[in-house]
Amino acid sequence: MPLPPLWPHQEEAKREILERFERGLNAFLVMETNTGKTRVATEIIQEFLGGGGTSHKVVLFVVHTEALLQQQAAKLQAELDGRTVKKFFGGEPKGSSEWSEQRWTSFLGTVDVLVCLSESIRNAVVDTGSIQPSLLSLIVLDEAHYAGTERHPMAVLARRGVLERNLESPPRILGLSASHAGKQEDFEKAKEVVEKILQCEVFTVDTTGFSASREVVSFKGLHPLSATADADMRDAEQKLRDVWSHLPSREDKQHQTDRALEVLKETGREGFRFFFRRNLLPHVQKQLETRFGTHTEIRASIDAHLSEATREGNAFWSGVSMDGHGSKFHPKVQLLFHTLWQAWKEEKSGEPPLKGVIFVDKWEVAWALAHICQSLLCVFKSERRGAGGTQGRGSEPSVRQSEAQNSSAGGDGEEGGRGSGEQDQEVDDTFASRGIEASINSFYGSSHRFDRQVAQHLSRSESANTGDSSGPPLLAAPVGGRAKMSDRERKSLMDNFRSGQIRLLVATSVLEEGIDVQDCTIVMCYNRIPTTKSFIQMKGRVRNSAGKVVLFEDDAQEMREAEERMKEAAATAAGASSEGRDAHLQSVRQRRVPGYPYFPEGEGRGAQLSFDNCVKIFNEFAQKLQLSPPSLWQEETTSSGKGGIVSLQVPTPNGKFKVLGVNEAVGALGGRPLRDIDPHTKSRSAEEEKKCKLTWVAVRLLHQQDLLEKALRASGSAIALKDKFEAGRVGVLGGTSLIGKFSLQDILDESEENRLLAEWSGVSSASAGEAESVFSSDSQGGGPDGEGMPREGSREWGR
DNA sequence: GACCTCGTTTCTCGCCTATT
DNA sequence: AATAGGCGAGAAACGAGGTC
Repeated sequence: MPLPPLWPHQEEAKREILERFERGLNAFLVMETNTGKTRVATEIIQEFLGGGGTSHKVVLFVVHTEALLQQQAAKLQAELDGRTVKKFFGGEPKGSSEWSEQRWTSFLGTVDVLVCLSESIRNAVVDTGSIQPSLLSLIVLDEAHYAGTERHPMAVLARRGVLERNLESPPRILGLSASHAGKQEDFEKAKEVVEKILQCEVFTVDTTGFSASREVVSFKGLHPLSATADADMRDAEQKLRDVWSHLPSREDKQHQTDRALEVLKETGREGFRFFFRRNLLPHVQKQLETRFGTHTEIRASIDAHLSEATREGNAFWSGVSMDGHGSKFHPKVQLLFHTLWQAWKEEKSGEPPLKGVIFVDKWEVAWALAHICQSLLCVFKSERRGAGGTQGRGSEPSVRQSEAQNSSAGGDGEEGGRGSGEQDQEVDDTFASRGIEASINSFYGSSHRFDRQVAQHLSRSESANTGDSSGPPLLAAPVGGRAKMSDRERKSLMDNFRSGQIRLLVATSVLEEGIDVQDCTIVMCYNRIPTTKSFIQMKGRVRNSAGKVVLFEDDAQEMREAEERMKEAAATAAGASSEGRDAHLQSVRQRRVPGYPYFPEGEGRGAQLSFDNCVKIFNEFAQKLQLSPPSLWQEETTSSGKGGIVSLQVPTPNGKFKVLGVNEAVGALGGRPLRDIDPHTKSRSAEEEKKCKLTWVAVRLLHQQDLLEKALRASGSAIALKDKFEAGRVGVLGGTSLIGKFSLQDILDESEENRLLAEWSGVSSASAGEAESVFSSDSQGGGPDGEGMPREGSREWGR
């Protein structure tokens, strides 16, 4: 089946890409979501596949999640009729992780386009080197803004796999994304970085008039909390502590409290109650049973404890309201009710059926909100049935009715900071300017009505503990990443969503990118949107031109402006004068690709090995080795009550410990006062000086003994420290601003350092004085100082 | 489960300025 | 002259995501 012709903007994109390739540059196309990026890519791929000459070369299409891989592979196969498209990720093709170079070469001989996961392909091209880049003609990076950070597999693949190898005819790189910036909101800078990494030119094409003009509404600042909200939260925290009183682990207590409060804060009382009953209590019960067993009498006492907790909690929580109007829900939830109700009404008038995604920050909130929405949609359904065939105008009387109710109940002046009239006006304007008829009264009124109904529905499903299968059909569901649900569960939810059975998904950022939902009519962002990129991506989930984007915390205007700035930044090069453009191309070509580990040149930043940092690393280390006490410091208490550091215990490769005395450690730094080292230190106390020196020496020794690398494989700070040591850019200063202007050489010269390290690792005889047991390797036994018994602090802790 | 990245939030430190 | 407090930068913690 022939493909439809390209749209003008796609033609332009294609032309621009090929032109850059001709000039020896790579290309990064910024094009809005849903304007046919993939189609442009297939056009380019066709060019590269050519007529199948003597030397067969392969096109890589790199994506960053498996879900996206499946989706794009299917799309490419459909558009590249007659070509062989294969997939490469994790376990597919079978055994490929152990394939030799020959095996890969022969496999690639059978492939035209290989759709692969960035992680997997980086491994094959860069780490094991089993795929030769010379076999590749083109590398397409999907969602290429990821390549804007050095360490991302896409960036590593491009840099180490291709750009740094000085190949005769290197494969071209084509980046595709709706936004060239990731977290960076300085778009010019983001552009520079990604251009440097990919040796490419970022450009964009104008899709105005083609892309769907989605309506963007924001409710920023329209949901004031009640005056007592803060106090309520604090009381709730106290109540929760009682409930957890029997939980085995202190950390768990804190964690569960935080989860619960987050739900209370973000959804209000009813969402919280539901979460408490259906999510937290089962967790507590499980924990208690794990700890105490499941004997009948124990179970009975656990049950008693939990139901008592529930009773008490209920008595307390029923008084909590997060808005100034006595609502059972958070003001944001009320807005959500209203928004969904509008969408639900529109559906009846021939619009596409309501199908939406709500993005939230935290899984707990997603979970609670999804259950609230489930109840809300059930209420809508029954409303519709109740309205019979009367064209769905059943809402009107109840709105009026609740308006009346509101005016009688709303007189208690709990309107928050602003006058209610001003607020009304603001909401009116917001709604009116978007063509949504509503007023604050009908809004609060109608939501109050839903309030009651939804709360009733929720409490019914709250007590229906087992009968899920016989309950109403699933209309709304939470979606989370791997940690929260299995791939299978998520896939099944997505399938049901596509088929229209599930009408609403409440998702964490897992759905932000890539996932194709053809006919989403509404996307809502419940929390603040972290970046412009997120905004663009979320917006992109609305594929329907009649669709709507609703922001609960962000200003739509602001977001749109940011988006425009992003586009402008992407367009600068393409629109510049020809000389400016040539100069730009030149500068892009000349930019050096930084190596790794990356330390900026010149005034660049080095590492920080501050006192605190040292202690953290050191304690982390101790924790990993399950040392007790966790801190390796020995402090002395003097008569004045002031503690001073007297020694430090350092683990050795044979599992023993050495005690370093202060004098030794200070001696190890050449006896130089710290003030000489750090000219900006004003008033560091004597103990701090000692601590600092001690820790520095200790961490040095750990490194020397290869212990950081071995024992702390998992520790980010230790790895970072190792890199920094090796790069020789560690300062021993306390502050942050000065870090990087010093290297080890600023503190010790090399010979001195070597002498000290040799001394300290027990090779030469230890310095005199009160050298306790020696930092000994196995062969050195008790150490040269003859003191057979290490002093108390150095007894073998450890396991 | 171990071990990664990414982005946000929080904390600390030093600089700078305004105030006492 | 000393000190308090605001500001900005860097680093780590945290909680999302991910792979193997």
